[in-house]
Amino acid sequence: MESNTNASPQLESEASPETQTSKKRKMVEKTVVTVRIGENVSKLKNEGLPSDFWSWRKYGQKPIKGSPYPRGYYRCSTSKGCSAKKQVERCRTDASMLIITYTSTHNHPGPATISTANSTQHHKESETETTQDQEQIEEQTNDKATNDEGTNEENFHYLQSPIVSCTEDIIIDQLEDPFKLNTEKSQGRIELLLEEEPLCYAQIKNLSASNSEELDFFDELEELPMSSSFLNFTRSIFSHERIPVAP
DNA sequence: CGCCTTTGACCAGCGC
DNA sequence: GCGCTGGTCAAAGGCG
Repeated sequence: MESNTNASPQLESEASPETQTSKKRKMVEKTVVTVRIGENVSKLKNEGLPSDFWSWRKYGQKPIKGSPYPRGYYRCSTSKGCSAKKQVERCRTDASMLIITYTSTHNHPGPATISTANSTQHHKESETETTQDQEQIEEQTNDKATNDEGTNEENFHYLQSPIVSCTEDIIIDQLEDPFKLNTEKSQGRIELLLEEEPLCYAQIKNLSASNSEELDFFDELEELPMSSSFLNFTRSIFSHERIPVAP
């Protein structure tokens, strides 16, 4: 159902994000990431929600049709005026997968930005927290490599957004062979992917516009602020699927 | 005391 | 136009 990516039915059937006509539910920047949670759930806040560098305040929770798990609505509480939000829900087919949808972006530097900015060991701060996560991610990727028709198939559903046509091959690439992360080519591409903050609508538009401009597109994105903290966050916690979703 | 979570109510978009 | 659903608000209570 549409609830997973929170994409409207129109979106799923319409490759052009320009079809956004309504005010409230559509014109929103969203980035969907999936997070594998596991035995370390108990160590994480919010029912296994990985703690990132911002503090989030829950402002709502709703049962989602078609999913046995409710969706939680969080708002950034690091800064008062920050409009960043995220929605957290569990994958209905795999309770160990969290689907986090980021909406809007932080309009303030993240707490980790400072420490990562003046440190070349950009993982240092989150290392203690995420070491086990990383181990688990390795497990996940291993899992995906060996379970392509299992959970991977389900994950694949989340990658079906028509908007991510050009990143899709990257993601699928990872899914098919996560160990390609070690190759120069894939590493570069994935790092480009991960180094970005959530994609905005216009960026997604560019993204779907041209595969050949993929790298240029990401290069442009690198100019955006606060990517480093998000990079650390995604690198250390998230599994490799990262799906920019236009509203 | 301040911040957070929980939860029911309300509002608005969307499909039929 | 109506009903369903998703998203947000706000009050109440809990915790450090």
